[in-house]
Amino acid sequence: MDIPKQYDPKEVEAHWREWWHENDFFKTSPSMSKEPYVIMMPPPNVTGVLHMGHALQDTIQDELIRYYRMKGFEAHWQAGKDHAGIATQTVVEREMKKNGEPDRRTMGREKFIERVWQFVEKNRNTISTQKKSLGISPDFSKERFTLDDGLSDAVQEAFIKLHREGLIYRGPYIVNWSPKLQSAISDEEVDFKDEQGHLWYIRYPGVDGGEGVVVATTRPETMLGDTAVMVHPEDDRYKHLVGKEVVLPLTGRNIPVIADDYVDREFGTGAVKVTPAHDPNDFEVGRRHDLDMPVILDTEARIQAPAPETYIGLDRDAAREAVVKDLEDQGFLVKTEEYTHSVGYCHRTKVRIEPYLSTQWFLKMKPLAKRAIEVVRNGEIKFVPDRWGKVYFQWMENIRDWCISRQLWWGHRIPAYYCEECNYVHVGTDHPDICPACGSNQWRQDEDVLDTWFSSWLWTFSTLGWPKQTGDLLYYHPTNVLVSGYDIIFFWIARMIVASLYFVDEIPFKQVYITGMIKDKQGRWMSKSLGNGIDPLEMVDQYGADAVRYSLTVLNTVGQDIRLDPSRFEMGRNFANKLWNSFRFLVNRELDGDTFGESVPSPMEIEDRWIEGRMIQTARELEEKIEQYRLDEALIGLYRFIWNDFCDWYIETIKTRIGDDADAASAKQTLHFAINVFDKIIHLLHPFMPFITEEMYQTLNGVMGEAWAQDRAGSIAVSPFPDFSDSSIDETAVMEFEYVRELVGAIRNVRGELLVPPVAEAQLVMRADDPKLDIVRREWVTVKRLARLSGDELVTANTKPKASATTLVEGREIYIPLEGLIDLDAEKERVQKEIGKLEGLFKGVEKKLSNEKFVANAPEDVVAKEREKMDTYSNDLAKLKAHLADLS
RNA sequence: GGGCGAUUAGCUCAGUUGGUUAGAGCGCUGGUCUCACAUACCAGAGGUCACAAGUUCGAUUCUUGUAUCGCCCA
Repeated sequence: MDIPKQYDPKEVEAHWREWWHENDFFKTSPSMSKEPYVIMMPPPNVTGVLHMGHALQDTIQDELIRYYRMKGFEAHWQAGKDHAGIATQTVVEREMKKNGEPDRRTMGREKFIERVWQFVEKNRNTISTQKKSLGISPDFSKERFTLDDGLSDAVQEAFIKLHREGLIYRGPYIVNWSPKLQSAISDEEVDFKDEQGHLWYIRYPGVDGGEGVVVATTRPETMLGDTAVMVHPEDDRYKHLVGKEVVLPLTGRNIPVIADDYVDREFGTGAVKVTPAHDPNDFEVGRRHDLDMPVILDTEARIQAPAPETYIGLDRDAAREAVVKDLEDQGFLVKTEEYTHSVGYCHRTKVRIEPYLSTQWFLKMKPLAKRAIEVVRNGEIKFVPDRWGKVYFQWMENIRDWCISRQLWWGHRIPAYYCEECNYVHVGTDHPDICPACGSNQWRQDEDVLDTWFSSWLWTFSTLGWPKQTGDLLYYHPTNVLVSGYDIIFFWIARMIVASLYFVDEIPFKQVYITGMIKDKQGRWMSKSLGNGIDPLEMVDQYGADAVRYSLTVLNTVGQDIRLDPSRFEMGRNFANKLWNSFRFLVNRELDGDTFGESVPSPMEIEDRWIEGRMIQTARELEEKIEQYRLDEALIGLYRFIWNDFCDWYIETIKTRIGDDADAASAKQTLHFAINVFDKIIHLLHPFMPFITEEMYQTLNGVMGEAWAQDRAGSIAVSPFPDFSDSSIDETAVMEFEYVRELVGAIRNVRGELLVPPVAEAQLVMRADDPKLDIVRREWVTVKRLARLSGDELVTANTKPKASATTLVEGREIYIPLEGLIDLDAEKERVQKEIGKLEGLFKGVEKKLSNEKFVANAPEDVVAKEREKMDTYSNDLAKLKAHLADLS
């Protein structure tokens, strides 16, 4: 066969990428005879493009799904997209502006939504196509979209049910207002940053001409909306003012001084201004004291009436400047201090949030949180790593109501209808004909849409058909694991738990595997503005998807963030190339297809038994690690087995058995055995590196002949995972081959240290009383080849040959005559170094054992182990010292 | 202010009933184009496990504190 020397992933991956899907290998359906294994893929935005975070999380999910699929589960990976209200609407509006199209308000709601759909239809498959380049294996035939009919029904049903049960309410409250989006957002969508600002002290003079009070504020411009000054009822400084009025500067209004024990007497002057429409705490105060709540900012955060004429139209920053200047000019500004306080920013648009009085829809979360806490507390749902459970509890236990309405057009319109005559509110799939309150037949639907998360929190069951009781829902729910990042624990993961318990009375998933986040080389978040992003598609193009998957998997340790540098993909690429060449070596032996039977040849030599043993052990550890979500360790273990055991030792060892000089029949047997091992290896590796293993699987089916290939599945993706549960390891063979490895290693070490050129053949002399002589004689061809020795058979002696290097294997000397190879001084130096090392170890053990307390207190086996070590070291030392003396 | 995480080789990171000669990949040094692979092979150097105290016969590992960095929440 003509197999290229270097593995070229491009061609190989292009070949299988769509082929798997076209051949329905990943299609699933409820099956009585199979246990389901289900993962819900976090739905990416319809506007989205693939980034490294997706690449990491998809890789992990795909590895799990492929593993369980091969293990015989009905492995269902649910794909889908999220309509991403804010993000999508923003992107489309920007595009419209760029194209010179009329803006959405001019266009009108209906036309605009059509326009967004056009955009979505054009883009919705981009990210799936991109994801396929990673080799992922979801069932795309079941793909769902949060705005498709079924999921829209689910959202409506959920809203109506929650409203009916009194958990959804509507009313005027302080919300987080984003002036850029011109919409309310939830608490979770606000990021707080500490900022250096000022504390302005402003005098509000008494109406009676008294000196009044001085209040301190970080936001002087909001004074235009003040309706009271508030002091602590027990504050002696201000008791006499309570109930009196002060003048609100710049406005000519008078406002009362009220007492409320909410006030912190230590802060500022102990007197605070109250702006009920623009501060959440002041709002509560306003409600308690029945204060007016003038809204003095418009939706874009510009001053509006009833603020004084002079300031109207100024934006909040300009207004602050103007207000401070006027206060100063008019003598009301007492002093200004530097002050650090925390300022909220809109998570998406990065503009400053305005606390804003607005009528919105809210969901009461407290009653729902109880069970959600319980199921994590009692272990029904487990976070991996479990520390994220604490983060979850922290949030759930302090949960606040969720503002679910958004002043957008793209999304699920709120199923609430208002009577045009009397404002009667009806919540339902449609409005009644006649208003039950006033008999009118004029209705208008609520203009607003729901928060996008109000649809994605239903994801685990709405995708399976809820509110219908479908077979899919019965079979696939609850799902097994959710793989996601810690950045959306509150936004999504926690809310899914709430929703699933409430609506379908089941947990949504049994485990939550939280991955680390991808950062750049310096540990910074990757972002467009920094330009430090690494494009996964580019990496796949450059290194291959298998390589990208390999590296991401290995770099993803227990939930730590990953500092990624493109050069890290070289390890994956090198590994793929290594595997490729071992394959090339085995398959390039002019395979004569039809002579390979289907039966597996028995192991013939100790290296066969050894590699089989190592494979069994590796596979067992692999499965254990996968089940613990330690995919990094699972894969590294497999990597070492493949590279350091299979390639470095097994293939090297069998070269003589399948070489040109070997007997043809037994060479074929050996090759057959080796290829069977290799075939198991690619099965073990397939979940991690699907492309290269599929390529090899198909090639083997082609070249090994019909007998060998019969009954094999159409794709490695759906062939059974190797099952070694009944296999046993030949411990004797393993020990013998390990001895061979140690012997060869010792000889190589001497050669390397003494700079014996690789081409020079050395001689090996072993002591005639060495108990391992039989093994060495039997394995002479192997030892000779791997250690580059001369001689047709092993030479033994009773004494050390003159001018030999000596080293110890299992505590016994082996000799390498140096005549003609190198000078003795080098050997002296080498031995001295070795002795130095051993002496250090010896002293350490000696110290331990001379400590009576250690001998008395440590467990017996530990002490025995130390004694054994001491014996070994002193034996080795004695022998090496004797050798050194002999050299001098 | 509360909570969480990190600190181990030049770099990026592993390392659990406390006892191992503390590991890997990359990088580095020396030697090899040895008929699968130079994206490779062989050999090697490199670590007071952030610091301090404590528990213990024994601490990278457990406890407490300190420092530095990062994240989340208020």
